[in-house]
Amino acid sequence: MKYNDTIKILKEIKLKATPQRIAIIEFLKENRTHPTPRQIYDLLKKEYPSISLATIYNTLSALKDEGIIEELYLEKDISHIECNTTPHDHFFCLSCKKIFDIMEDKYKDDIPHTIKDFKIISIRKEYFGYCDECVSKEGEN
Amino acid sequence: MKYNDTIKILKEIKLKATPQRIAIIEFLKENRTHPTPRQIYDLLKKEYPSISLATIYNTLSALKDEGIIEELYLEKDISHIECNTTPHDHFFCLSCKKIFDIMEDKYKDDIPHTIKDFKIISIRKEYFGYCDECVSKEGEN
DNA sequence: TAGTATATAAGAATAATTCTAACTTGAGAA
DNA sequence: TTCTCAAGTTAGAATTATTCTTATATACTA
Repeated sequence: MKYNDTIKILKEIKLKATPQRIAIIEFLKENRTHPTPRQIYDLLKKEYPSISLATIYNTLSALKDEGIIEELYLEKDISHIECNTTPHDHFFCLSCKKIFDIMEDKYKDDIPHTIKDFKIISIRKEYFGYCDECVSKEGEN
Repeated sequence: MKYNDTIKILKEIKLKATPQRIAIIEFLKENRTHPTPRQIYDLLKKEYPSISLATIYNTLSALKDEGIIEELYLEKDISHIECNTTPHDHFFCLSCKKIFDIMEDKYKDDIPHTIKDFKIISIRKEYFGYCDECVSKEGEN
């Protein structure tokens, strides 16, 4: 049966396996490009013309609560979905606005668990700059 | 004369030294708490009842373009103003939502200028967790 | 001090996200 | 398999942050 593992995921977190939710999860599996909720909506609309933005937001919110996805805030007013929850960094191109996953383990061993008396749950490292394509396009930015 | 240095800043970036702009800059000098535009507006309204949110946004945008302030996106839909442009990290408390500046120089010498063929302009490191006050309040979060 | 380019204020416009309420459906029980 | 209903979906309204528009006001140069 198709989508078996997706249905399993939904069962595990006690959500009904509706076609919309299955489509969203399948979409995220195939699209590791940090899509925005609106992008997910626009693309799924082709397959499910009646799908609602509220459903996209509801499902993403549930998946986020379960730690299955994360949300990145790199630009004002825009949230990007991160489906790869293994720890890694991000590079955000200031020109083309693309987000790249950076798998550097240079600092991995060095992650502190506290700073002062603060309890650290997670760490994010974000590089801002220009990706190779934009650098070679413009020469200098 | 009061506000002399603030006026100097405005002159340098070729902006008219209006009372509103002076008030915003003075406010930011005294409030290193990463305020939101709305918070700045609400507080300045007491002194300048007619001040407009658009003026806040316009001024912040100009100051940002000049590199005098920065903008942080740590929460969905909320931007915080960072007035301290010397490089440092941030700790965001998931409970009280406060932002703390973290001046760690552990990794300072190690900042790369490129990754692959990407050109790095700036780096941000953000810690998410629970601050000392919230940890001691709740015991466990 | 006058002239003018620039800035401000108020409110409309935009866009992301959340809420609401009525209808629909997945999935367990019979 | 069918029934039942809690949970989910949809459309559109509401909310909120931000930007835009335009008429009015003002800082600053000459």
